Amino acid sequence: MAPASRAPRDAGLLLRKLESIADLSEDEKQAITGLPMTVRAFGPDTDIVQDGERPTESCLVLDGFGCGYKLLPSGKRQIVSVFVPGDIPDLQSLYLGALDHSLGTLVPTRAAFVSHHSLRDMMRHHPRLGEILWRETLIDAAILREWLIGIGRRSAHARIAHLLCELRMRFAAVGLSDDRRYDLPMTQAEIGDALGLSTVHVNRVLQDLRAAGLIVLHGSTLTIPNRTALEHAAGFDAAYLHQNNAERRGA
Amino acid sequence: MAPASRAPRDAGLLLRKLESIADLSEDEKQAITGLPMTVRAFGPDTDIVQDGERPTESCLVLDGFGCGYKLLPSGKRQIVSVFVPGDIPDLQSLYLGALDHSLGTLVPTRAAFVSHHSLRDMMRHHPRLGEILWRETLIDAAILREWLIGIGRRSAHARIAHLLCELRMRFAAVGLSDDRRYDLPMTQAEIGDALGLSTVHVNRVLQDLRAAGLIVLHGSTLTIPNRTALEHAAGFDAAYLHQNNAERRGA
DNA sequence: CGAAGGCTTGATAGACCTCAAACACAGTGG
DNA sequence: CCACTGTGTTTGAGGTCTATCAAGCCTTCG
Repeated sequence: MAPASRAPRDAGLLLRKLESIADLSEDEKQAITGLPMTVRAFGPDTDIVQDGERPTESCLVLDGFGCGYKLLPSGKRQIVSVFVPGDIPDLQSLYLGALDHSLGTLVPTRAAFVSHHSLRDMMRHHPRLGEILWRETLIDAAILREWLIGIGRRSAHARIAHLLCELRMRFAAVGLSDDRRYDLPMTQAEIGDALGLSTVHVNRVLQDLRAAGLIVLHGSTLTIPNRTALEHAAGFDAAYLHQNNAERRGA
Repeated sequence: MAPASRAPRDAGLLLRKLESIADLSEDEKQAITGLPMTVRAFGPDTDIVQDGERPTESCLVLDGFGCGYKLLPSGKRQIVSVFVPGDIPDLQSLYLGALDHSLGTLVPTRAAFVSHHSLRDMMRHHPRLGEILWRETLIDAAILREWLIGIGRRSAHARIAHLLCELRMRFAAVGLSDDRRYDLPMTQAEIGDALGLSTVHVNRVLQDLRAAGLIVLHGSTLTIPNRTALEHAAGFDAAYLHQNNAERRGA
């Protein structure tokens, strides 16, 4: 790892992310590329920060895939969020003190860490960047709401289809998927932990979806032959991702 | 309704709310009490703002009780949040454009509306107030996570007990409950919509909880004879409400 | 007094879980 | 090269939680 040499490139990812939300001035861009970052690499199934910790820095995911989760006394696990490259999964620690859940990788992942101090400093001088980060946390909450709706009121079939649609969309936004294919980075057990289902049931529902021709699964490569059909089965409406602002404005 | 005469008192509630999070300077207090607000009253089961709207103002709940919810094509409803006096349920619209769910009352409710413009203006001059509001939205997200965990991995009994614990805590924070008693403002159907359960099952579980002596329900008055017992049954840990900062700091 | 909404009860069905075991595949080491 | 291990997937059987349908009851309120 050579953090120093990587920092500029990594800030570029953050830059691209924030620019997809709003246009940035030169000043603001420089403030971002000037942020002191250190890159750390994590193996698969490794905690990045743990429930109860009080982090003094937040991280930007550079590559890989991971999730936020909480372990219950019963030993069960609930995954409450997933993060893809470009996401900033623990922004909440900036203002909330102790973390109320853990953050861990699911596959090997690299992340760039920025101290809360630097972030606060940046936002003090560039309030609009603060607003953009705030907006990020609001989108995370919107995704959370959609998950809640799914677990509360959708069938297992729709829930799984919905997750697959969401992942496709989020991967596509960072160039990790075309319209119909991506690498599914979760095991069936992990899908179950995210959707409140047992591994066995996830397996059976996936088989149903395959039999219905809604998905094709070769190894970890997921193909969606008919996107509309899958989204229909899922009751998927991408509005909650609040993702299209850049395109809508014609970027 | 005489908005003009009510405004000062209503700003007081907001003031108390924000002061429970952080100490405020005289300047900041004046900025808050100076916010132009208009008060509106709503009957029970009335929408305040609807899914898809683009509000230009946010509201502060003065009294009453309501929820955020979304209707599914199937006709089912999922309640994704509840709000009590002092809450600011649609702060997200400040930065997220179109609302991705509806906000409605469950009982008669009064709310004070402040334009996004005024809020942005206030935050521009008092960045720390913006941080406090940001923090509010982060707490809402933390509550959402806990709901997700409940619906995903807790039994119906624990889920219902958990909701009752959360409501007790949140009502107590605004003086609407002592340690053991409060007015439950939700019907059994609404509890079901919040927790992803059918009305019938909610009814049966409530009977179980009563039979177990964990709760006493006379009309809409809920009494909790043994708080520890109920919280244990619920797997309730209040940390996620991030509510104790004021007390911890000795306020 | 009738109507409406909420609560309660019974019966039945289905979605999903748990337990248990077998299978497939990749990586490891002898 | 081949057992060997570990992780992930698949299958089967049985059980339970929770939903659905349908009806009756109670309280409130006009």
